[in-house]
Amino acid sequence: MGNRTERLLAIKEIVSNNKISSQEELLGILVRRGLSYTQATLSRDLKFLKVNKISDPEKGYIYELPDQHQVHNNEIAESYAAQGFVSIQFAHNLGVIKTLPGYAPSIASLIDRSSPFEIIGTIAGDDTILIIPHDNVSDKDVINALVLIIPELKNKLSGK
Amino acid sequence: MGNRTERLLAIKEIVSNNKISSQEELLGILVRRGLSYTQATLSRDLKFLKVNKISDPEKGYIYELPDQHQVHNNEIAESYAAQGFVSIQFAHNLGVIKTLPGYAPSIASLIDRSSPFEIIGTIAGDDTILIIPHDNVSDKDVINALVLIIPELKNKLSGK
DNA sequence: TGCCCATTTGAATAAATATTCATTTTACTT
DNA sequence: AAGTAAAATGAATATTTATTCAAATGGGCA
Repeated sequence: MGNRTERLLAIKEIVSNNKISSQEELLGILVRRGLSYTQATLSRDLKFLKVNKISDPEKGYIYELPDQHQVHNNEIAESYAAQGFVSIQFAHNLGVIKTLPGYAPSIASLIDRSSPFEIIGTIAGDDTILIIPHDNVSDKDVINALVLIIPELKNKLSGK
Repeated sequence: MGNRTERLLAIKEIVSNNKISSQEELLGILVRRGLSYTQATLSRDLKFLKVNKISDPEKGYIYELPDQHQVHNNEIAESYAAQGFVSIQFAHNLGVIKTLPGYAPSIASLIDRSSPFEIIGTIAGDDTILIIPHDNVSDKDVINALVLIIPELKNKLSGK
């Protein structure tokens, strides 16, 4: 099981940083990284991650993470979220986001709607959000997932 | 050739109003409408229209028009455009959009970036945009394409 | 009109992706 | 630890989508 998670994380990383136009191509990259498995599993993984296939002027069609899709649909909400974000810290594999007063519910809702697999759920107070990560997912993985949801976040993080 | 255009318009209409998850399914609907042709052509048409396939909770994956995708990416620009839009009229199969002073270039650029096949190109002055439609595309088809780019437009149009 | 070139299309096929079914692995429960 | 149910996986296969290649169609233009 630890391996599946590792694979899913690798897929997200590869798809978000490269223009991948077929499962075979993606499979090749994964194998070269030492993550060796089959097209059948990859097909399932992509469906699980809700990866889309969108038109690209260069490569015809390429895979795209749903978070990116979603996010683009919400530019306003997204920048609002970035504005209210104050900090994030981790303890015992739980994340705690501090926000400006009143911002927590809307930011948490944004995360919930995107529901990356790295995050099982969130609980929001007024200026604090508790992030419950998936097992075997590192703090850094969580942050990467959050950055995909709220790109501006990248500028607000220290040196993580 | 007239038939190809008719088909492309029908595909856009069907895809934007229904959750279509395979070419076979779409083909069935087209055939029922009297537009009879083959999967090979449909595959080409979808590629030409840059139709995406995105994750859907209900049907697994469904087709989505790129205009919708694009547009959502530009919520701010889009509402700005709607705000500046004043009217549209047609003569000799050319469209003339009147805007508030200074708005024409940005609205025209928004249309150009989305470049629906119904519109070959635009020319913008300060408060006027000339729309050059594709052959065999009706005034109404042009308006439908514009509404896909700028949804708020729908409220600003009389009874077209 | 008749010729030529480009575009469009279908049938067949290739390529890509999803699913079935059997097997293995994992995680619980006792 | 053994037993059991659920989840994950691969191999084979089915399904879906893209492409090849040949034929048909549609404009220009002499």
